[in-house]
Amino acid sequence: MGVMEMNELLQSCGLKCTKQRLCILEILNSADKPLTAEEIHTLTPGTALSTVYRILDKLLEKNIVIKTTIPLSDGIFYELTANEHKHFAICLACHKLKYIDICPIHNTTVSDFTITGHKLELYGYCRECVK
Amino acid sequence: MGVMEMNELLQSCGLKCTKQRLCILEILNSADKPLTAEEIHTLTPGTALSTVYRILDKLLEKNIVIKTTIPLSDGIFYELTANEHKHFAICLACHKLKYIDICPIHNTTVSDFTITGHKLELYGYCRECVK
DNA sequence: AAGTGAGTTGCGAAAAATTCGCATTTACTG
DNA sequence: CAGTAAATGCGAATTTTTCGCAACTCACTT
Repeated sequence: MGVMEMNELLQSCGLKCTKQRLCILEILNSADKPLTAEEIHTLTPGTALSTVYRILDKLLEKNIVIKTTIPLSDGIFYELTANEHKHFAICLACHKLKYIDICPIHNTTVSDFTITGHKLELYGYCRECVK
Repeated sequence: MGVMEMNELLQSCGLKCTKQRLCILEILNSADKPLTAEEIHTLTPGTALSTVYRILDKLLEKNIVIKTTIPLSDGIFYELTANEHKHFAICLACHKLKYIDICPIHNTTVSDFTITGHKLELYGYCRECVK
């Protein structure tokens, strides 16, 4: 996602396009894993922690980001809803995450429900820990 | 899950079988949705809040419970890992949860990874809100 | 380009959530 | 049923998140 698209995204939600918001979107966009509020704050120098929380709240409200926990990790994490489709497998022994490509949800349907997105986590043991 | 099974579960993990722990397992077992630490505390009269947190920590450590967030709801929730297979669909408009039976994960395999469990959430719109 | 106003931010303080220390109690072992 | 390690209660400390308010900035208008 480029700056232009972020700009449009914010405007289409009725949110002003500030440099703090662009910065946080940028960070979430380039992250290869969900981040905590504290981590995001560290990566946005000059931005107040309370502002980070307020921006995240707005983005949550607009369904642009999603809040999540990671099994066996502490804290609350945020990630772009758009990135959410990067599913992952979590090793119960070493606690490492492994991103996976597969998506078994393709043709899934649920009665009386229109599916627009989903989240999948697999638990188990990585090759190293199985030994 | 009956009291006997909970007893065995705790013992097999090397955890002492206290009435506080049984009470919390009981609560989680009969809950039809994930609960917050505060909710669990309210349902275990006479137990200190710090004890609730300590018990939940132990249960997390032993993979008996799982910590989770619920999209569009505030707070952190706990549920039995065993209950986790009750997948749900979340309406992005009215924020209601709908438990679903389907599980498209059946024969899924991932290279270099032994799958032992999973978690699936579907997002979208319920029949009411689609209108 | 300067003017305007709603929405945003920074800062510190307040509130809420979680963890910790320590004295006391409890569950399991022999 | 005595001994011991583990668990609990209580309150205080710490961490996380929210809030109030003055100052600032974006987007829109002349």
